Amino acid sequence: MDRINDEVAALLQEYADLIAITGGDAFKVRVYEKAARSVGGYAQDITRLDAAGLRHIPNVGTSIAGKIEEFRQTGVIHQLEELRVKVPAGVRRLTTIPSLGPKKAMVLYGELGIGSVEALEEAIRAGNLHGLHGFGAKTEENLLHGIELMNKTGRRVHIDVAMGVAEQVVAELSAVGGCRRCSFVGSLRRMKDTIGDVDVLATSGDSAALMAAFTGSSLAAEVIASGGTKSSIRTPAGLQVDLRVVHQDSWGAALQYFTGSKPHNIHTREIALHQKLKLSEYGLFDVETGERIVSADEGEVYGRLGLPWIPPTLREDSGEIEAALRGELPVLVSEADIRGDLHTHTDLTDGVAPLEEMVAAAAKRGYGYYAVTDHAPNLYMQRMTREKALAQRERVRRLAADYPELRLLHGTELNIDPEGDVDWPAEFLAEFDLCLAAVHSHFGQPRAEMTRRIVRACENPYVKIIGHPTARIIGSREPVDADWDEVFRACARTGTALEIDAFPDRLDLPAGLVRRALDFGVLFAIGSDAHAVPHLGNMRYGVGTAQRGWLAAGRVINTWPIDRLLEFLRSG
DNA sequence: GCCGTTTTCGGCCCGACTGTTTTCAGTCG
Repeated sequence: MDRINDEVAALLQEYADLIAITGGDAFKVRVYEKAARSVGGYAQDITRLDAAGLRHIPNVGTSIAGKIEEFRQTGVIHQLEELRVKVPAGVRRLTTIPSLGPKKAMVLYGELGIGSVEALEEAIRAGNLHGLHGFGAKTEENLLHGIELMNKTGRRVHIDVAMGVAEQVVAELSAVGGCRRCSFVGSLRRMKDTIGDVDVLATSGDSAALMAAFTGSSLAAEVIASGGTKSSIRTPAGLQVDLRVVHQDSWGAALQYFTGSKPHNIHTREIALHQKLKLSEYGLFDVETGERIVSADEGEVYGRLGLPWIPPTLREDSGEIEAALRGELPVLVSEADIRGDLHTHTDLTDGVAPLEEMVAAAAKRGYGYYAVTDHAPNLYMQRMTREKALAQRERVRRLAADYPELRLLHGTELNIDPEGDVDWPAEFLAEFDLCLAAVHSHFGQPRAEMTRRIVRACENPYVKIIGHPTARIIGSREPVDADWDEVFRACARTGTALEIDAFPDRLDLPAGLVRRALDFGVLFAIGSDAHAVPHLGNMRYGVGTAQRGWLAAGRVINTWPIDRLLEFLRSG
């Protein structure tokens, strides 16, 4: 179950969508969207706020506070219920079809009573859209294509998939004559945990050549749009890639603009307007004279607005601009801060590479320490035993002699059972350098039981890290239901670190929870959960998630020097 | 419907591409 803040945020967003579909005031739509984000990202639980407290949430005034109050007391918002009667849920779903927005959705519903994606497809095929104002042959074709796409590949992709495509596009375009700069931007640069499409920005003396190379790339299974400064393609796997080409002088402003997010951009443009400036992807301009002020790099753009450069991973308009204005932006953990990996596997359990190869790769990454944490016996398919664990420990100890610069730690990834107990007794756990524990089964426990289960694992004096705390698998398994504030309190009290698992389909603890955990004084470990040599490189996605959670290096135990880390691991 | 270093009223980000529109609306990011 979601936190009540998320529940209310979803209702406010739905209300905004329904106002848009019913042709309501566009500014009102924006306010509800902003309020939804503010409530969802608000640190305090809204159940604890009185009416005045609610109005302290940014973008929440008397009217929206009243709706929240009504929801808390009655479980519904009557205006929302009224709109729901007018606009069936299926009509709202229509707007998720690419190229179909609220206006066209309402025409379809109002004129033809089309109230679902399926009904729309039928109507197009039956020719029922002929003669409908604004719906020509090409539009029908696009809608059918959009529906097909949504059914087949409409899902967002994991960040590593998008990164692979982006890096290939950037490499191909960078090699084209005339290309001066080329970079991926958008949600990928912000390191969101899933990516809807890949955005690439370039500057070139010959934009036509760049566009031709792009639309002619082997990655372009389909060309969606093609213009002088903007083109879009779709890869064979169905991922959309957008390329924008700008003049060199606009690079900084364009980088800022296309990195987004949209709410962050709107907010920065509003700040510009207050200073009689206009910010667009082409630069920062004086509104009265039209003169361009700066835009060569992002730092200048932010600087002229009176802001420090804001790291892309923070740009969600979730308080980063206010923090920047107060000079209180966090110094985020970076990949360079990471001194070691504390969650890895070998072919002794479900990894694919032998210990020696994993360690050699870790040394090559320049790590100062490295923990092997193969699975413990209660994950039965892994066939771990005490004897195997002890034999592996001997191998680790012997191997250590070959790596004087790399401190090898022998650890284990324990299983937290439904009661909160773990695989081995205390005296055996005491012999490991590092015990990480995680939920691998019974994901559906009710909130109270799941909370107690994780808290008990924290209370185990040998468990130093809770691995992938929510156990979510992005796109296929929901996070477990727990009272996370209670878990955070337990972590802080017992000195147990929470992992940010860097595997692209996990990214767990998710960024939103990382940020909430900060207030409780929780420590973190960013682990690759590598099961093969290339997975060690996934660390970057864990760092990105940590940054999105506003995390500074000091709170991350695997940025610490080895002595401090060992002290932490040995503390009872 | 919210908000305030110009405002308690009158604003609210900006531009590219597409399709059907004969001058522009809708959608997207």
